[in-house]
Amino acid sequence: MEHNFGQHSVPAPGSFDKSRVLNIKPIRTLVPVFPSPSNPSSLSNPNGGAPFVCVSPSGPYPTGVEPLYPFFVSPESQRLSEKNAQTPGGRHVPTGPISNAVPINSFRTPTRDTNGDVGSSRGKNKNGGQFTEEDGYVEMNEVDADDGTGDGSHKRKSGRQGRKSKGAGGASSNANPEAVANDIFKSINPLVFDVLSQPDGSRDSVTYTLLVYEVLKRKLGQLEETARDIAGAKRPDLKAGALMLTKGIRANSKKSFGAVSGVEIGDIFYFRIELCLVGLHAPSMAGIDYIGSKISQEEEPLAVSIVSSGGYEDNVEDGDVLIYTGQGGANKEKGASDQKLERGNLALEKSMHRGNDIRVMRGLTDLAHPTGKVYIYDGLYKIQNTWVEKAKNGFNVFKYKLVRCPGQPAAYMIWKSIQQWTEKKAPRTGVILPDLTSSAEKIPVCLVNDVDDEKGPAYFTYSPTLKNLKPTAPMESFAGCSCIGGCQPGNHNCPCMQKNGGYLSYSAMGILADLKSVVYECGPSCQCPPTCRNRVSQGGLKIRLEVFRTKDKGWGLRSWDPIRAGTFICEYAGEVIDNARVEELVGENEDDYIFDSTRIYQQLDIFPSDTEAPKIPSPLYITAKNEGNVARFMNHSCSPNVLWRPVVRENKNESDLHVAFYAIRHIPPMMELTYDYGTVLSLKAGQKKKKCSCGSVKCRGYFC
DNA sequence: TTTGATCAGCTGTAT
DNA sequence: ACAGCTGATCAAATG
Repeated sequence: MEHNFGQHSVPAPGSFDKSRVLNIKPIRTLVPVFPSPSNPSSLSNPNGGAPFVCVSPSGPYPTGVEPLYPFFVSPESQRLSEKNAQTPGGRHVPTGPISNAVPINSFRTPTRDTNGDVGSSRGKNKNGGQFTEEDGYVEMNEVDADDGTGDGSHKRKSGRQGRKSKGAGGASSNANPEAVANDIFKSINPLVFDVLSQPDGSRDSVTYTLLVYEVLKRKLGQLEETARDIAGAKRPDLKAGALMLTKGIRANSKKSFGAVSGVEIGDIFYFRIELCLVGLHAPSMAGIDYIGSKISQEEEPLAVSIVSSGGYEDNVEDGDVLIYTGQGGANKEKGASDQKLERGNLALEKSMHRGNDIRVMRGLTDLAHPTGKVYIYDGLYKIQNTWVEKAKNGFNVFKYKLVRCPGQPAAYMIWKSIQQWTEKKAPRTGVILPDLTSSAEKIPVCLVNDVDDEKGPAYFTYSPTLKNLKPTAPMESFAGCSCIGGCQPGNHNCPCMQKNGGYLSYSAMGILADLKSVVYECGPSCQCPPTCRNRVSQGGLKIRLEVFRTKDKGWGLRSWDPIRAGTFICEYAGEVIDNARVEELVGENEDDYIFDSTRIYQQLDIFPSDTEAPKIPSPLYITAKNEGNVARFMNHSCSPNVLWRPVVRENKNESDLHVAFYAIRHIPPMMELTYDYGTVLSLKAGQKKKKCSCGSVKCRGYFC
């Protein structure tokens, strides 16, 4: 960690160590209490099935329920966290009692309705019978989700945990989003909560938080399409965020200056609420986050972070400088006015004098989806200057000049470089081949080496598709759908959608909606057009990829474009072979490019039911040794950012099974794409384990 | 739309 | 008088 403030920093004699002072704030509101689970009866489900018993800490508690927080810290994990707090040098970092934490002021306590409200609100929603029908679809999907575990532990607890909302006549107490959230939360590996409950965030806590958020948001998005009248489903992103915050599934809930543990410079985000969930920037919309704002007191408000949405950008082409416009002066009803030196503006002003670091998020329009934005965490800046300016509308606005602290890894600069390459203003250095695919793909994939003298990978034929020379008959005959205009959400008659549990596999943006083990796409026997939303993996490459020379892993794959979690990246092309041929190739030591669906792997350790290999109609082996696409260059990692899913395309006459790769999380440009190769159940004759050099903390040491 | 900051008002306790 | 909590209001601008 480069910006290690606090405990270790020794102030120079006579100097005033500001960071030391800035890092500590008095408690202003409720601090979470983490009872030890020493009394097992206090858990409503000892197996960790229901970690979220939500009770107001002040009571009263229903019978059998004791004051519990959403997650607990077991004595073991507490010891673990203390151990983990040892620095590599062996120095012990005191983790400190939890009461030293500075919770974000509005850290909310989970609530639970204890009165008889439940029945009435449900009854209200059920009238008319329409809800019952939708409810049926929810149930169907739950059955599907339960598929992995097989046991009946996922019984839905009909929504008791409605967040009280003012007004709206209780309409928002509709159980569905909460019920969906509870089901997802319940399926989370309990160990995750140990990680999340540690006062100091970690990379894992950030990763887990964002992963749960993704799963929940996409599920709510699916719901919204089929049942638009569900309260809170209009904005699945906000609803998912709100549910996470209420349940305390977040990282770094205390607001602090400087670096945020577990968040790395260059990390990208697609929703403002994500910044809140990981502790980068608390306000869901406002651009300036600050603390301590008692104006009249001697205590000064100080800014901790800003989000530059790019709207005001004053064309400073230097990527290390940002001109930021203050907030306010744009009231919708009262019209425009001068900005005032208060709130965020005042905090920035004070921060300039104090010289504290400001976290900066750069917002850009997402080129893949121009309606959306992508936010880049660009590290720490200092405010160098401020002035007042007349805006175009004639009113005064505050301007702040921020300069990036030196010595930080490039983040926003990478984006600027790529933009230059795209606009041909600057050449990509080290290009060996401008298009590795020889136009076999719709967009070029360049081959780059700016590391050593290697001139390129061994010869192979680029083929964007999967070749199955001996196709077998499908396990069940299927006629396909007849959605002439493309499959539409809510069409209960579409057989392809029914196969996916009543929903479309992909969102309107082409994001994989569900982590279920098999994706059923439309195929040759369907009547929908190639543009159908349920054919995402058939459209070829959409992301600008490059094959590049890694430092120690041969050739690898990465992207010029940012990749949003759930995005389809590519399929594994090559030649389908049978088990006998696999054994032959292994014997000849020619198994480097074999994709083997029967390997055991752990795709997402956050959902225990997901640790098994996906259930595939039949084992699938693909060799890309002589013929293949970009996927053959993707390296293994024990902490991957990409996963694969079996994709079945509807085809009457033959089995049409493919392997498709999707982003697990948001992947910044130029970050290597990796997936977990998994491990074979038993080594074949002549097969040996390959040493892994992924460098991850969780590295297993080998793969094969 | 939601969140977080702020303010006004309330309550019980200490002075 | 004061701390601490609760509910109402406000500002911010997202997707």
